[in-house]
Amino acid sequence: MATTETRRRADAERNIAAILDAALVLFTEEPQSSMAAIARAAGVGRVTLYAHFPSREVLLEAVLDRTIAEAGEVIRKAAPEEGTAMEAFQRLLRTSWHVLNQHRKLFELAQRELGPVRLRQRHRDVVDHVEGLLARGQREGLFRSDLPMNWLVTTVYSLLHAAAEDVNTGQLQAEDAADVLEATLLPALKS
Amino acid sequence: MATTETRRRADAERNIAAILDAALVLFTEEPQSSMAAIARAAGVGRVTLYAHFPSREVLLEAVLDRTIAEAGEVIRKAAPEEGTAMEAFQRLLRTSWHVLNQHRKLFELAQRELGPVRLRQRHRDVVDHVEGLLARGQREGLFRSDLPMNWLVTTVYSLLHAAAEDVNTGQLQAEDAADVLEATLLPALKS
DNA sequence: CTTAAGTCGAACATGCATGTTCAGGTTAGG
DNA sequence: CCTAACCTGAACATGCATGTTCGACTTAAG
Repeated sequence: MATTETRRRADAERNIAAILDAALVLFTEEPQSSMAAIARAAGVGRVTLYAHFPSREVLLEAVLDRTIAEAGEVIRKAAPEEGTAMEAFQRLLRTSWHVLNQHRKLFELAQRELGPVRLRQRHRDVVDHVEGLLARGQREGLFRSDLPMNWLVTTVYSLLHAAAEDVNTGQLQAEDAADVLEATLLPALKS
Repeated sequence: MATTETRRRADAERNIAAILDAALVLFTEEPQSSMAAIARAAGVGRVTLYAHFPSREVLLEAVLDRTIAEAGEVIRKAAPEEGTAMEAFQRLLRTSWHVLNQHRKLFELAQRELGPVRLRQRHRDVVDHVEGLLARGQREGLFRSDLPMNWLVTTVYSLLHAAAEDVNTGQLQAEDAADVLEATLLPALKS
């Protein structure tokens, strides 16, 4: 953050931000938006877009990274490690859901365009947070220890995303999701 | 099944089958396979493909219908409705996760290309099977009734998919999958 | 004020997929 | 064996998105 390799003009910086903003919106609203559409929405020439993001894939990754970083920050602030692992987990679940819910369409796109593997790689620190919490819960004797830790994380992760998908398709009300998730996950996880 | 509108030559019938076979494989392995690739894989001219399936969309629907029908048959045969809902459900779990794993990419594709609504319409009877079993479990007082039925179904399917994915990436042993799934799902579903 | 960084539209170059048409070659089936 | 159904490659017509290049215009920043 301190040393920027090539000194960028404030101008360029502004445009990059505008592009990322626009791309986030467009990717979310209309996943197959073209680069042209994104440039237009950002109030920027198509050439300028390519100057900053050499390909659609790079742009998507940038949007995703920025979004996940922000989300991680929100989660860390809203769901501290206080109390038992169970309590902390419940808080984590609710804030995670809230954040994921806002960006569920973006994740859907990323899953399809980048593949599940790379998507999950970019989640790494958020996922680690969950894993740490589950491990603490096991040490406290609150969470089960008879299944692989990886699987427990997968369970949480995949049900979160499943809930997002159900909301997308109108099968689940967004405001019910957190309760439903908690009611499903706690019995599945606790010892 | 009895009356074929236009009498088709055995020739054509064979090609149609070959196309559906090839399309299933290609759609599963590489979802964005072109019509040309599918024709090539089926050992058929591109024109012939279009003669039988006027558009990519029609072809995808045909493949989907056929696959779902076969999968439904397999599941129904291997997991009859005998015993308590709990027992039947356990059988269902053990027989169906492997089948679903093989076709999950196809479903993913269909969801994106056909939309979630039409996809759900087309595998209505398979979903109904699970749903019926869960409903029976509720009537028998074995499964919880405090969550939307749709969500219970989603929970089952998404964890099935997640297990398949974990097996694919080597995080979970294939022979453990059924046990792990059962150990996770039963606490989440039972009352 | 100067200049280098940045931006712009327009045009161009590909590449790729979807469909369609045609004229001739095969094959099934009665 | 005859004919209609069927298959075929090749060529064509579009359309669309991705990138790239160019020359000219703006603007930030020292």
